[in-house]
Amino acid sequence: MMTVHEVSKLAGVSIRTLQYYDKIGLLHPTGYTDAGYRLYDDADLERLQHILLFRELEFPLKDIKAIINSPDFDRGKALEQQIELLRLKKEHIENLMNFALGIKILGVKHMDFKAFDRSKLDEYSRQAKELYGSTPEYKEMEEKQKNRTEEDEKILADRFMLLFKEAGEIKNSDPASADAQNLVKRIQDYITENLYTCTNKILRGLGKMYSGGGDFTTNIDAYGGEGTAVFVANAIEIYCDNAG
Amino acid sequence: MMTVHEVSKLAGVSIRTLQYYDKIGLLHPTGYTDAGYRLYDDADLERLQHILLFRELEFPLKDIKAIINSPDFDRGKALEQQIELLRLKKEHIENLMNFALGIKILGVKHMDFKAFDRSKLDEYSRQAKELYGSTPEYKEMEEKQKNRTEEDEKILADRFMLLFKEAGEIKNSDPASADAQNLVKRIQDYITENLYTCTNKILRGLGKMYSGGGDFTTNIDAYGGEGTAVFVANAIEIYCDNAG
DNA sequence: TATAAACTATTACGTAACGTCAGAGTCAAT
DNA sequence: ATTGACTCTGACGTTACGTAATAGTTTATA
Repeated sequence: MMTVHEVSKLAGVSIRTLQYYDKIGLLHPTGYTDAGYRLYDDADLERLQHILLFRELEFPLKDIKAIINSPDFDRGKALEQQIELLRLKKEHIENLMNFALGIKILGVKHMDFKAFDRSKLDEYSRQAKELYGSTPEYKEMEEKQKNRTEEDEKILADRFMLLFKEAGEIKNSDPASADAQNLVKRIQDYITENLYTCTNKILRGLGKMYSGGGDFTTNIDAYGGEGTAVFVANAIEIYCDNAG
Repeated sequence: MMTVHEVSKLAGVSIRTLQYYDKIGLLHPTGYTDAGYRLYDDADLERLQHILLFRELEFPLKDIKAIINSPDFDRGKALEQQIELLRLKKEHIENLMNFALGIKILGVKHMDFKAFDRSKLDEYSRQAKELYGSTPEYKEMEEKQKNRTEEDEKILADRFMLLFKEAGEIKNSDPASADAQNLVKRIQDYITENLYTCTNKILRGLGKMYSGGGDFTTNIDAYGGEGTAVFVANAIEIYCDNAG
């Protein structure tokens, strides 16, 4: 059980924000002390993670609340949407970068505002919200394909983990070896095909998370045996350096 | 001279926003009709572009006003900062994507909020703001290196344009030729080295802008002769297709 | 030339997501 | 017992607009 102060520090949100989220019913702590002090547990933190992700995507808190409290709220689906939205946001930023380059270097004078267009982004987030406030008919339709996606998801995760199992088998060899490097490429490809374009830079970021000693490390090692995460991280480093 | 309606349509901001920006002195139109209707010219639109860029970067309007109205406001420098900030924002989003992947696929359970950390971004934008509200001493120091950067900038732009001059010379050859493809690579490298990491995806976006028929096209053709922009755009397409 | 249709202006009020006090109770340690 | 650190709950302020409401303006058409 954590106090507001601790959660605030850990998650990087202000105490006032936590109090506010409690007030509007977005994130109630699991308990209160006799004096009325808020006490948060791990499940609350998990909720907070989702809230913050949606917040980064500029969802109004009201909508976030509706989504998270929805009876058919599905973590996996939500994360998928979030990833897709992040992808769109990244694209938006890339457009802006090109736009800025245009007026800086090429001296574009006549007025072009296409780069500021957010319709794609807004369209998708509108859809994401609709999913959770929908009519019974719509829900039924959704329900059917939900099972499909749920299964798909398991398969998705399992196949990803298989890659780490493979890594475990060669974790004592050279991370620069052809086998290891090939595995890295397959990890990258797998992410790109199933989730989002995994550039070398992103891959490098992933590598750091793997070897960081946190839960990533633990989970990967659970599949491949101790040292797997660090081994993969090393292989990724080498891979990215060479691709450089 | 454009009316509010026209500017609103073109730039994708609401009329109310334009009226508001006028009211708070962020963007006064150059003129008014006898009836008090706002009239905007191209310079106003240019200002609006900068405003929108800063707004995308989450600068408060007050700060944007201070920056834009500053006597030592420097378009080029501002754009450079904006690009750097966009780069940081992109990185931030990539971190979030990896984070989302972590909890989705790897089942990271224990709580990690590092991905939400905005300190780097905030730090840089703080610095950017400081530049324009700084003490005389600081300003003097800045002034000295301003000349340097101003010169650098000219050189930067000139060298970039030289690439298009080169493109002009081969614009009647095959865009898939080794020469053309090599030129594309040099354009990409130039941007990456001097401005921001220009991935193939970004490059593809640039290509589209080049051939879009707008000012990009005009400006490039001014350096390489008619058809240069489209030629480069074609070469970029081929280049990116081959790179996968 | 009258008059509708479309545009614009200003004023006023509403909203979202907090930040910032202010006043008061709580807890841990000295 | 008191100090310092922490927490609570209002109440009000703020930013960047959206949303009417009311009124004047311009353009097109009958």
